[in-house]
Amino acid sequence: MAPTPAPENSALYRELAMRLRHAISDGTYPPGSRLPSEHELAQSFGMARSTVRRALTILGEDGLIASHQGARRTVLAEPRLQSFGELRSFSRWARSIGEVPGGRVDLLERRGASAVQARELGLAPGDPLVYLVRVRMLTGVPVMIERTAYVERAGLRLSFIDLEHESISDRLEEHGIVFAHAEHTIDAVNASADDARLLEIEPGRAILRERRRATDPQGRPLEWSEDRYVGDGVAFTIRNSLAMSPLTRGRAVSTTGNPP
Amino acid sequence: MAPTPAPENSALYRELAMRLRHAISDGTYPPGSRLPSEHELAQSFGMARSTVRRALTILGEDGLIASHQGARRTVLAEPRLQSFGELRSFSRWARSIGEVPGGRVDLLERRGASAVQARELGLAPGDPLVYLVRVRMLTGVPVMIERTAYVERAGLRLSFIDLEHESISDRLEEHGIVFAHAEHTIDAVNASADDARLLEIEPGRAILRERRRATDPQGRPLEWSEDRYVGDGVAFTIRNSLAMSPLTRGRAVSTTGNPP
DNA sequence: CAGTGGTCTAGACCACGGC
DNA sequence: CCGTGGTCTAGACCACTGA
Repeated sequence: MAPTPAPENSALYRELAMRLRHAISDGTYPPGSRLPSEHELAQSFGMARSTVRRALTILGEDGLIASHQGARRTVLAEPRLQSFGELRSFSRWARSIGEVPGGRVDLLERRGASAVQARELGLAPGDPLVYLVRVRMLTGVPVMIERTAYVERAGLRLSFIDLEHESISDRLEEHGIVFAHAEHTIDAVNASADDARLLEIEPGRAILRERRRATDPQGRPLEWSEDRYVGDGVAFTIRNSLAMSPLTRGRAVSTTGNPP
Repeated sequence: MAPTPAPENSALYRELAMRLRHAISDGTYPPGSRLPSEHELAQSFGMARSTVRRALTILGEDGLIASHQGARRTVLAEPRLQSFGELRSFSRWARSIGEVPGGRVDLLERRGASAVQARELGLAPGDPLVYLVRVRMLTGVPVMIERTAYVERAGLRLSFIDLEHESISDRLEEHGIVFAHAEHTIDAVNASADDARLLEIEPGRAILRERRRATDPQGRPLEWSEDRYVGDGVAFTIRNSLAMSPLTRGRAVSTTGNPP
């Protein structure tokens, strides 16, 4: 019995989920093997079965294990750590893969909301917002153009941030602005002349476009962004299962949302 | 109290989740409004609080509601129905949006696994598999090229299916072959001459590429597919939240996986 | 402060798996 | 057949919200 190392942040089921995740990474339960039964886990960790189940549910949602009535759970894959924060924040993501995040501000201004921006942020057209265009780099190589509209509440803090080197997400969270939900729409477009110049590629090259609306924990919109990635530099990965599929395929109706 | 309409397929919490979903769609709880408390729901539906919570958890995972300790849950968005089956199966998806799915078989043969296919399907290079190339259409308009490698167990059934009109997924499930987990990788590439010919577009146009590995409930690989969508015809959407993010951003290392 | 969601327990019954 | 996971209940305590 290892002495509980970090009783710091809480929740028994999170603790157990974390331990099991580690146990899968470090080869205790390699892919293809079977996990101990719920009863055994409950016994050895001294918690109720329902608490164990809750931990196991998390691993299932991450696509790490499969379960079938009557048989023990099977390990499917090794965990890929990537938190919500790493997904929303380019800086955090870059650091997590061992790259140095960089950014060059192309434009930062207070302006009136366009029709699309107003709709996505729940504002009226013309309402003030903060618009930021940045070229993002991995260790010096440009890989993405980010065009983001922030609601004023969040955007006005940007003036105090070193946009070329600091993480906007980190600094905004220090000011109590927390990104909690996001909806991403992903499609492909050809690089415009503008895109090509900023990303240092030939016009027409395939671009992976991500449009993203992020809200605070109460569901109030905080930002609406259109990010354009160099097509062969970055990919998105989704795991899903019968019981749960956050990924949706839809028709690309609006080719709107282009930067004004 | 509406008389329980369909007691057919079971699970109280699913039932309740479905009802709440409908209640959100039909305006009973519009976005921005607050849901009844867990206690009230438990009371009025005659179930335990934990069962109610389980139903609410599902809506939360779908990004429909937000919750915070101490306050009632907030409705964030209207549901977009799309099941796992609709995501994996082009036919089901097409029908769900009111289009007529179509397909033209370009190639169907038994062949040996390439290095990539072998790795993704857990086979040895050269092991037999079934390879299928189809152009998929929505009401006559080609929108996607599908290049799929099936493990023999699944692929051999294909001979008995009318590939131009029937749904492979539907027919395979009738034979007890169930797709339960999938991992999708999405990036952007330029259309090759081949792509352009099959999709009736100009070469070089941006293509949304989805590479997908699907497994059965036990985690055994069933298919590995590379699908290429016309860039401006289709988009993928993901919702995620702080607690749960199945979407991952990664570097596109392997530009492998091209059709042999 | 009362109400609400977040966590956890202890136990029950069932359907299915595999020996 | 027993062990397993899937579902459900009844109740407990706590941390936080909001009037």
